[in-house]
Amino acid sequence: MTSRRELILETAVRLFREHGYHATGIDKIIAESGVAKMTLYRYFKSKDELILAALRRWDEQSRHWLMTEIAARSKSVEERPLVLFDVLDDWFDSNDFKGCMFINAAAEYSEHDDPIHTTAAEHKRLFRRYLREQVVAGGYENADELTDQLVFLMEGAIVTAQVSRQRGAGARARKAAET
Amino acid sequence: MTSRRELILETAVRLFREHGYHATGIDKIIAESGVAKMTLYRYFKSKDELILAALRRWDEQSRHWLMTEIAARSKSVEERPLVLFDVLDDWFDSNDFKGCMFINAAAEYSEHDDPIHTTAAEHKRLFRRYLREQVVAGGYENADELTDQLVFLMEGAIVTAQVSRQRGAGARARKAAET
DNA sequence: GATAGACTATACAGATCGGTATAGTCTGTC
DNA sequence: GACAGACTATACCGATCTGTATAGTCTATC
Repeated sequence: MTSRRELILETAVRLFREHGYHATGIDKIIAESGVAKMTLYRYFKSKDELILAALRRWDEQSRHWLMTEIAARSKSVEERPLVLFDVLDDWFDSNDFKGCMFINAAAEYSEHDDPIHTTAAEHKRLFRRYLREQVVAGGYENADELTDQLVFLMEGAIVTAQVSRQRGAGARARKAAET
Repeated sequence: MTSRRELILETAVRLFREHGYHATGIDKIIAESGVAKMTLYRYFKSKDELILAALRRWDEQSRHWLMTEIAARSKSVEERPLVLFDVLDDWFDSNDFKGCMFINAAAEYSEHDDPIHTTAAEHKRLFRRYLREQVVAGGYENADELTDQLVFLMEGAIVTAQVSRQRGAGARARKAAET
C-alpha cells in the first residue's frame, strides 16, 4: 500500500528528472500518478513546494544508493574514492540518464537565494562531506584538496555524459583520479 | 547602427543566459530590446529558432573571448592549458555568472536529438578541439587523455561555481590540473 | 511626391499554466 | 446506519504562453 502522497512524490521525481522543472506541468504529474488535482494540493501547497520535496527525496535516495554501491564494490577502504567513478558509469549507461537533478535545478532556478537553488547546493554539500570522509578513511593526505579534485572530476564527468552523450566518461575520469 | 535583428539577438543571449530558456518569454525579449513582436518573428520564425541563433552567437563570442584571453595571459605555449583556469575564475567572479549557457540548454532540452541539445553539444565539441590543440602545441604526451582530464576539471569547476557559489573554483581546478 | 518595405502598436487566437471551488463518492469508525 | 474525512471529477479562474492578423507610421529611393 503506497499512500497518495508517496505516489505523487515518486512521479514528480521521475518527471522532473526526465524533463526538467518548467517543462513538467502539474497536470502531467497528476495524470501520470492517477490522482486528482485537489489531492496533490492537499499534500503540497504549491509546485515549488513539490519541487523541494522531490529534491529532498532524491537527495536521500541517490546518496544512499551511491554510498551502498561504493561500499559493496570496494575491496578496501582505500579504493572507495576510485570506485565512485565505476558507479557513475553505470548511472550514465542507464537509459533514462538525463544528467544530475540538482545541477539541472540550479540551472533552471539560477537565483542563488532561491530555495530550490539552495536545496540543490545542500545536496552537493552533503555529498562532498561524505566523499571527504572516504578520502580521510582511505588514509590520503590533503583531504580537502583531493576531495576538491574528485568532486570536479565527478561533476565534469556527469555534465560531459549528459551533454555530449559519451560512453565511459566515468572510466576516463577515474583514470584522472588515479593520479 | 545596430540592426533590429542584432538588437533582438543580443537581448536574447543575455536573458537566456541570465534566466534560462523556459523562464524567458518572447514578451520579455521584445520588451527589453524595444522592438515590436512582429519584427522578432520576421527574423526568427519561432522561439526555438531564436534559441538556436542565440546559442550559435554565444558559441562564437565565448570561444573567441576564451581563446584570446588565454593567448594574452600566457607567457609560453606550455602554460596555456593551465591559464584556462585563471580565465575561468574571472568569469565565475563576474556578477552575472549563471553557469554555462550550453550546459543549461542541454539540461532544459534533455532529448539528445533535440536541435537545441545537439547545438549545445557541438559547442563542447568545438571547445574540446581547441583545447586539445593547445595541449598538443604545449608538447604534452597523451593528448587525448590529458584533454579529457582538463575538460572534466573545467566542467566540474563551472558547475561547482554555479551551484555552490564557491570562490576560487578555477584556482582549485588548476591545482588539480598541474598534476 | 508617390511607392515599397521595414517597423510599430494593438488586439487577439488558442493553448497551457498554476491554483481553486464545488459537488459528489467512497471507506473506515463509532 | 450515521458521520467524518480522504479522494475524485469537473468546471473554472486569471494569468501567461507562443504565434498571428491588421491597420497604421516612418523612411529611403526613384
